[in-house]
Amino acid sequence: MTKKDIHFASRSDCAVSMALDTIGDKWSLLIIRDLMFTDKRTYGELQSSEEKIATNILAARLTSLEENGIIRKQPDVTDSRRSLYYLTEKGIELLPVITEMMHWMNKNDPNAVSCNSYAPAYKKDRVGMYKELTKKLKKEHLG
Amino acid sequence: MTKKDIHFASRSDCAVSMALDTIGDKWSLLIIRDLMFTDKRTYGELQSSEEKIATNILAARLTSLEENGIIRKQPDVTDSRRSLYYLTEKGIELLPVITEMMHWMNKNDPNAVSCNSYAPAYKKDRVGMYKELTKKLKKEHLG
DNA sequence: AATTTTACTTGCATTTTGCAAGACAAAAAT
DNA sequence: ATTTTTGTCTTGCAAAATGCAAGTAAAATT
Repeated sequence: MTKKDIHFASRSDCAVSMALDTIGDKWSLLIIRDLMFTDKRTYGELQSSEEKIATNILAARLTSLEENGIIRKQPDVTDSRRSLYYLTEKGIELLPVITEMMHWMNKNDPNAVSCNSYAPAYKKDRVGMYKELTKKLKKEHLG
Repeated sequence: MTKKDIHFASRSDCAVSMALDTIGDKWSLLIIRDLMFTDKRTYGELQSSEEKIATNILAARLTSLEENGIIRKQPDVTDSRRSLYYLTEKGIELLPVITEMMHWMNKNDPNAVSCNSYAPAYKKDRVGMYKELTKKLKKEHLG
């Protein structure tokens, strides 16, 4: 058993299935959304999101996301009670997944609200937008 | 309470959150994957997938996907015990979501296997590939 | 020194998922 | 025509994940 198999045996080696085993729960992508599209970085800030994640679930998901190399936990030098959570490169690479999901919902339900005003850039040049946003995210989250 | 609120109250009106309320469980996207990338169309065929979904869960997910307008259930004229499940346009529009997820996993885990050989087309012209595949899926699933 | 803030943990109720066994109708075999 | 098999589910119960409320502990503030 390898390290990642400690928590769950993957159902198959299909890429989609494996991805869902990692981020296919009700909360992981919302946490990543917040790190990606807002400046929330601490436990408390992440907990204060609109969807009201339970504190034990937030703790569990942060642990699992870190174990899967999607986020990185760094001590806050200005307040040693806190840690700051950042996306890793692997986490940043979820940008298209989240954006396509957002776009899908916006297209199919007029009540849906998107966290950023991606729409014009998406329509004009989706891939170009991903590149630009990725650059911006890397500047803020890596190194 | 509107019809869709019978089953769950959405956690927020954020598009990502709403999308996850609809397809953010461990099985829905795998069913859609099968309809999208294989010629599985019946209950039994969908159940026979590598990941071994439990029969009651499959039934529940098919119902929910149909209620959410993502799949369509049609009687099989050649065998009236069966129904055939097809993607709707809304379901077909999940192609980029699933593909980006697949790509993300392939990029980050060498063990991951992708259900189709999308890689060269993805690299060359992602959006063009989506257009082409969408056309093909519409031909097979709609009307 | 006392209080408040921040990040969790713990215990328990509720919900979702998973497993195994059936039910039931239609098709196929005899 | 009768029996057997196939295909699509349902049902009952166990296990796991999630949700809720209260509690703990260390660091910061007063």
